[in-house]
Amino acid sequence: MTAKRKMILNSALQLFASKGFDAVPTSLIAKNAAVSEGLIFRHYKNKQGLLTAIMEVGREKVNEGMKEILVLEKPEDRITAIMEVPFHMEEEDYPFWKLMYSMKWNNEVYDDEMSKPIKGALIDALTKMKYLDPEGEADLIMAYMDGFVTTVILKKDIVDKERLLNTLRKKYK
Amino acid sequence: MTAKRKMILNSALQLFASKGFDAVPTSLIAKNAAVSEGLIFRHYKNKQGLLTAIMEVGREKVNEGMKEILVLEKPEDRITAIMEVPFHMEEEDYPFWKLMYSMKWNNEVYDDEMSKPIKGALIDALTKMKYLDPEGEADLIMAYMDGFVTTVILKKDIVDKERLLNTLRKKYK
Amino acid sequence: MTAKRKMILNSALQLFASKGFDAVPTSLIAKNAAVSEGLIFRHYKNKQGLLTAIMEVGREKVNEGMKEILVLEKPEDRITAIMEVPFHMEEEDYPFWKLMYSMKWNNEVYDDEMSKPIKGALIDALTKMKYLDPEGEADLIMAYMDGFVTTVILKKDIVDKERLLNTLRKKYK
Amino acid sequence: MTAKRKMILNSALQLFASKGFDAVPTSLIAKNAAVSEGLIFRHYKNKQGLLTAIMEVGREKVNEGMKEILVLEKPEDRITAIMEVPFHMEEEDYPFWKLMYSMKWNNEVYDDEMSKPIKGALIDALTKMKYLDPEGEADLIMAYMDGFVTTVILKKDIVDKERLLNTLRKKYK
DNA sequence: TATGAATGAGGATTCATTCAT
DNA sequence: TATGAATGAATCCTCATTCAT
Repeated sequence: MTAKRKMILNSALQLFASKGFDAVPTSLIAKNAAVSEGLIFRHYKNKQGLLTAIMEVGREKVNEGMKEILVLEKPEDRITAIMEVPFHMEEEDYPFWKLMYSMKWNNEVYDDEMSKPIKGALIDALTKMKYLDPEGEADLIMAYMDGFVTTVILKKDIVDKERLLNTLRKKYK
Repeated sequence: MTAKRKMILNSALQLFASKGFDAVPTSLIAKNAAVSEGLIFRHYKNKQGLLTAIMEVGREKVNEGMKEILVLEKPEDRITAIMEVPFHMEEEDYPFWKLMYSMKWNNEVYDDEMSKPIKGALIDALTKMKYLDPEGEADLIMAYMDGFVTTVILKKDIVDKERLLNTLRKKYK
Repeated sequence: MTAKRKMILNSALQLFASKGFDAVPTSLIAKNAAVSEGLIFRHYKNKQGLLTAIMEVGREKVNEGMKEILVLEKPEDRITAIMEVPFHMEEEDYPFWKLMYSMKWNNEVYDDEMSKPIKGALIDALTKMKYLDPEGEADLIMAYMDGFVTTVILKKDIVDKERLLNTLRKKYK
Repeated sequence: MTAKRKMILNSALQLFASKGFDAVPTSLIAKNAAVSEGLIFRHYKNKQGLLTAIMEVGREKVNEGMKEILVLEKPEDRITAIMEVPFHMEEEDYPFWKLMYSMKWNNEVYDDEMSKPIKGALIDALTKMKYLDPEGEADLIMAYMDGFVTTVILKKDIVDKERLLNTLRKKYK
């Protein structure tokens, strides 16, 4: 991937994340990437293709991170690790996550794909722990997680992430 | 408010909620409202003004709902009531909430205004209950709530709201 | 003519004169006349018709003024009177004249109609005074007049009308 | 300046001059320039910006022409030269001048800028010629000039420019 | 007469995308 | 690969005009 291509991808990510896909003109992406507008369309089929490429990069990163978690043997550890994911996201990945969630809220149909394996891992662990309703429990944890992501990313200037995590830990200890 | 005006407001709400503000042309709003496009701008200064009007209507409804909760005397009842708000939203209000959250994710700066009184009510109740860190606890509950709203609205075809609520209730009982 | 009708006419005149016919929306005319927009079209066929009505009123006033001049017996007096017309326009008629000239400059073909009788009167007087080229002289005076109108109306805050007139008088005395 | 850009500028000038700025849709400008409407806005910020660009080009031409006149040593020559400017305008510049004057008549406040240096040059020359009231004389000449421009441009099919000039010359010889 | 809601054609402007270089 | 001129469809919005009351 050339430097300019990378610039485009990153510029688009930042802008999509902060304003939303539909509110960002390709001209602005080009400008912020210090690149001609035409170049975007040499590298990507169209604006949508650019978004897809961004999501692809993100998805790989996420899978990468997931591997580390799925390696954990003890179900308790795994669940804890999953539940705390929102608190351990790297700040440089916030734009990706913001974009990700922004897309969810702007679509007519909800796209499961990325959360499915996580939910699967949860059910798996909860089952091992003999929970009566592993799926229900998993859904609750997933819901918590959505809330944590929302808080950590959107309210990062308002809510103290560390304190929130500590309060949370005291609960399920 | 005339019938057509109401149609515009509602048509816009549905569309903004399902596709996102920036993805909805005023021509489509007009079409769905069975109204001429020009009429939109006779009633609202511009597209943004239409959005503002929608939010205003929603805000009033929310305040209305809040009053019922703040009336509860026992802190425990009040907290429970607040935390369960996402589960008791009326389905006809989903579009408003979806729009509300979609806006949050698409803005560069987070807008507190609507959640502040809720957080205040929580802190108040938690203080009465002698919690050591009422604000931390409040933030956690607020985070939960964001997660519940996200789940109830976005995953309404995937996750069973009632089961989720039951699972939740078992936890804090 | 009803009061409201008069208001419309006057409001339109003021606005047309200050911004130009094409730059003035009927909505603004209505607003400035404290009248509903629909009323304009009850009284006048359309925007153009409103303009026509304004011009008609003006034309009558002009003809009125001309009569006083054409009554002058001595050719010298008549010429002087004509040439000084721009300096004796009443200030309340400035908007009409401004509109009049603005229309001239915005049209593809020049409309003679109003100036013809004046030019005729000039030629008549100049002929009596045995000028060799009465039409040429008349055209020159007409040109002067256009210049005086332009100056008196457009530069009314910059050029002192009285001093200008005095300077002029010294010339042809 | 690319060919198409020049076409836009020229097309706009012709149209603005003949119908007036507000009466000309950008679509027509584009059509007459055999160019897409969008191109106008890639080259000029907006319709107003296009007008400004036209005026800028004109202003330069005017300054160019003024230089030749200010070079004249003898005050009499200079005054004569200035006063005759309207008669020596090139026909291809008529649209610019028409637009220029049309703008003056359509604005609420009169814009001096372009005439100031001319008036200055006049006062200077008249002072050297020991006129008692150089500014008054200058204003009169400026008024004449406005009249000549008006006549030469608006009445070009009605009044014979050469004859008018001759008649004028006989006066101040 | 008078209002003001409503229309729809048209206006300026934006934007994703293409193309020649 | 990279540019930047160019396009044309679409977008938001305005405006003259009509119509029901």
